[in-house]
Amino acid sequence: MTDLTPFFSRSAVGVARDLIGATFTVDGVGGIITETEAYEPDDPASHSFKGITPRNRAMFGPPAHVYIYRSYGIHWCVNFVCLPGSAVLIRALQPLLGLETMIARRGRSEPLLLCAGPGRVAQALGLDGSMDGRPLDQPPFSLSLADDPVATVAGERIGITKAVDLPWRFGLLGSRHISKRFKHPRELN
DNA sequence: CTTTGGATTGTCT
DNA sequence: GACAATCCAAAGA
Repeated sequence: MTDLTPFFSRSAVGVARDLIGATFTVDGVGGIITETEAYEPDDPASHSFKGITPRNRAMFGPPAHVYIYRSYGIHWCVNFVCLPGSAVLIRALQPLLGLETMIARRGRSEPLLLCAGPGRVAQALGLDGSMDGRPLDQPPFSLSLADDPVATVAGERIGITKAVDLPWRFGLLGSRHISKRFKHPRELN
């Protein structure tokens, strides 16, 4: 794996777009990133908006590390940290490696639901708060960026109540391995 | 296929 | 005390 720090040392919007098509695994379990969302420091929807707190401190740490938080008291969600206060939420994968492990962890086998949604991604990959703040370019993580250009779409972010109009959600064009269909997909590239 | 409501708890005001 | 970057089952169309 190459040094990921340069790739992540920029605003989250560009990183979120460029992560589509990359392959992400944890202990060899994972797949192709099909959906992401960007969160920026001056973004009212971002956990970092009101400054550093015990929960979000990883978002202000070095780039190319993970920020993992608990959602709705039940689920875990995984982000990749970019410049301080910015991060990319990993919202969905196309399962590729370690399918049996993912099925066992999820307790369900429907291929299209294994990793379609941020909570499902964390559950399938076995991630929780104990991994918060750890470096992405070291085991158990592996991240390989796409070799070739990837057809990508953008749209509004999901599940937030602030800054709802920003088109900072990105997806793999035509993929069904996403959490929800893009209402008005805007094609990029 | 789409919509709705409940679960559940850490975090911040 | 209110709310949350969600998921799931159940009910409706």
